[in-house]
Amino acid sequence: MLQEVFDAYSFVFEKELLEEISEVGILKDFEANEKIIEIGDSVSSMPLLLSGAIKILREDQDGDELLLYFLERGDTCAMTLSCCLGNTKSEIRAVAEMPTKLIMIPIEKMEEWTSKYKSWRNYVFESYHSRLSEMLDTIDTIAFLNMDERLLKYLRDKAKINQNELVQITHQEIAYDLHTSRVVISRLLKKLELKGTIALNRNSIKVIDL
Amino acid sequence: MLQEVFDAYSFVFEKELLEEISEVGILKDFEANEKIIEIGDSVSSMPLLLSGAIKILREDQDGDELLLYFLERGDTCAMTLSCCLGNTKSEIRAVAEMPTKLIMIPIEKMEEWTSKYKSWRNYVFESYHSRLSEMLDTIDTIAFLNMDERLLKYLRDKAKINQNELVQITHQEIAYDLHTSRVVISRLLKKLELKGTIALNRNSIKVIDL
DNA sequence: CTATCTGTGTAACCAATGTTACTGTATAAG
DNA sequence: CTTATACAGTAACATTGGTTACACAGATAG
Repeated sequence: MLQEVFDAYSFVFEKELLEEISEVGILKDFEANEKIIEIGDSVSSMPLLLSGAIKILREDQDGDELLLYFLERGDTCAMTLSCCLGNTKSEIRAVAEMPTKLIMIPIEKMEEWTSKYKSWRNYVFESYHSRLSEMLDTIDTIAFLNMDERLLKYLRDKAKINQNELVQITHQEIAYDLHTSRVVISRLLKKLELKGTIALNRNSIKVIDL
Repeated sequence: MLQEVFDAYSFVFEKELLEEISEVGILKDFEANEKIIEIGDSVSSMPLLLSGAIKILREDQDGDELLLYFLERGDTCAMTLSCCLGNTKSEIRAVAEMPTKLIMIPIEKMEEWTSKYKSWRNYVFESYHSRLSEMLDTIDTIAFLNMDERLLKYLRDKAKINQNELVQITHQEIAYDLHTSRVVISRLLKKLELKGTIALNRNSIKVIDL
């Protein structure tokens, strides 16, 4: 059995299933900022996160982006799950947030394991549940918050995911994720700095007030 | 077996499961605009839509609303599905869009049928998939569209759900669903009328350009 | 019929956000 | 060192959407 699979999933799956995952799964490594899947790509396997983190993005016709949520160790991509039901094109883009290790499960196993392992069924249901909750949270954020609050939430999430209060990012990248312009972000960041919530530097932002 | 269950679900479930649903399910009727479930209510059964339509709403701390999506015959509430996994409080409000008939399934049956019926498993997966897609669509709408486009989309959805190009509604009600103010809606509706896309009347809007 | 209430139209103004343009500065490339 | 590039700061302005205030008309209650 692969050590990484055991580390990330031993609390979720029984030994037999962990063995199967280790056998049929294909390990994949991604560097930070490497693209994992693109909108419109066809999906033939389902990723389980072993380590690292990935961000899930949505894009409109004009190429405008929006960050939906992050996935971490122990998570899977519910969008990919959905693809096992016929619709096999990805609705989202996934990008590695940091060096990330995945294990890819052929989708044929989905059906088989769903009948065979109760723990697998529960995991799939819980994944759907988590993703729905995160989507709901995303909707709350963009519908009910102003840009300054969204920005602060973004920085906090980012700091948490990277386990580092110093967020390495440019204003332009933030602007892409929040679907706004660089100027707007610079303006709001400056306000937050004046309030003492953050400290600004070239290519990095330190989140002070958690 | 109940006729309504057969009508709405005979293409989805085998006869045996239809029988079980008819036996253990509790029929409920709702008038138009009647509240079906409120945010924070605990969920002890899962609704299957037999006829009519319901709208699903999200609310923030200040009581501001936002329409998420509509459910129709053959649909179920994925949020409720999620509740079978421990989190038993509703995250959303559901309101009958028209006279609506539901059959409520005790959540204990969920687990049982998931093991027993493949068609049930598929239905549950497909429901999650549909809801995720709809949430994604909702996010696209609020993130990428301006209010005039959102308004037009809203009117078209409404006309479709009610199978009537004459939408019976006030500007204030639209404003609640789209999380904006009545004045903004009146202003934009007038513009759409001038373009010939809709015709305005007291308490109703006719969608002309489909 | 008259008074009241509800729904709609509209102007004037304000706040938030998006856009354009230009500046300066740190870093990288030559 | 010099030049080019990427990043950030900021002013000025445009646009969208939210707020307040008031007028008016259709519906309804008395």
